[in-house]
Amino acid sequence: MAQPTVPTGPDRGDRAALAGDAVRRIMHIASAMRHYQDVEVAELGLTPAAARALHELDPDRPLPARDLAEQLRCDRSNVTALVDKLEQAGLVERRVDPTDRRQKTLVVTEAGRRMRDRVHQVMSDSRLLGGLTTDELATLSQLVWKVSDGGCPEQCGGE
Amino acid sequence: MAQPTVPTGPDRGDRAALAGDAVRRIMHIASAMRHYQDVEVAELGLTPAAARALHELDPDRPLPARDLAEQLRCDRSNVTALVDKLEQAGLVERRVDPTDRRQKTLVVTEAGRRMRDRVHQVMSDSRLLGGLTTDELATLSQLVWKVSDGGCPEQCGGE
DNA sequence: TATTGTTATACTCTATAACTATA
DNA sequence: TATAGTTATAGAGTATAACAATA
Repeated sequence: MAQPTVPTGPDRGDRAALAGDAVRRIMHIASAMRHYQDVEVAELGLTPAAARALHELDPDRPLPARDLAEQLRCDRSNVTALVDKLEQAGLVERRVDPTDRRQKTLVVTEAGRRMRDRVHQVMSDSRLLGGLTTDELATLSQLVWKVSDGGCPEQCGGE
Repeated sequence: MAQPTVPTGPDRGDRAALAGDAVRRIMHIASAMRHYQDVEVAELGLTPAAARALHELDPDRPLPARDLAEQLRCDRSNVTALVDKLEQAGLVERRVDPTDRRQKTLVVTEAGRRMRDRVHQVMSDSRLLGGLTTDELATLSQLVWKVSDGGCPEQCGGE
């Protein structure tokens, strides 16, 4: 309660309460972060979903649309409109896979690569973590690494 | 790098990279949490937004719709449909404020109070944090407390 | 027959603008 | 005139189902 780093913390000792509180605050922080990201990404001329799609694509490893849908955890049918936007903006190209002509491979263009870098910067905007000391930041980073590595029961691709 | 709790952590020493990595992983974790929450809340018969609205309401302190919109950080116009759903489900009542007949106060019903408790449980579901030790959980909790307390430049209501 | 991408469709969420009834 | 809630509307995100081309 009166610890130096935490002005008004949750009740220690009850793991469930502690975890629940952490979850709600993580969601709160993430919501604020998303808010910022959406605004900044709009300034780049992208909708949030299109930006996330571009961000998921690896410029050095073209991907079939099917896999992008999987990475975005959404239905294939949605990827069509998303890639339409990115293609119209000259950021991505669709190429028919010669091996399997059903598949269309998504290739990030040069402009797409530059835009993706900018999107990556936005997605990494850490202004909300500015109140942490570098040590605290390192600790937080370690903990979220551990959570995203091991804590996902089902589908958790990991970057 | 080879610390016991972190198998493959980010590059230490560069604060910006550390922070960016933490942000992206927080977003990733939050996305997975939201996914779970949306599914569980749907099983309660609520849409995600309606559940969040009910969750924001304090059963012991009725609120004008205006303030709910502010807490949800969305436009007033959206609150109408949200409260319509909650009222239809018998979870919330609208009462005209006698002091200012323009205002409608949102009162959580008895059924609403029970449903809100269940929503709160869902919103506190910490299965994704299951991989952390209790000590790590306490540390994480302290850190997210610190972030959500101090790290919000603008509108950050806090619970 | 199964799969990839697409289309059509519907529902939800959210913002803007115009309206009403109060103040 | 200003404000609270509402309505109408539009854009974005996402899911389901049906379809064409390909395997």
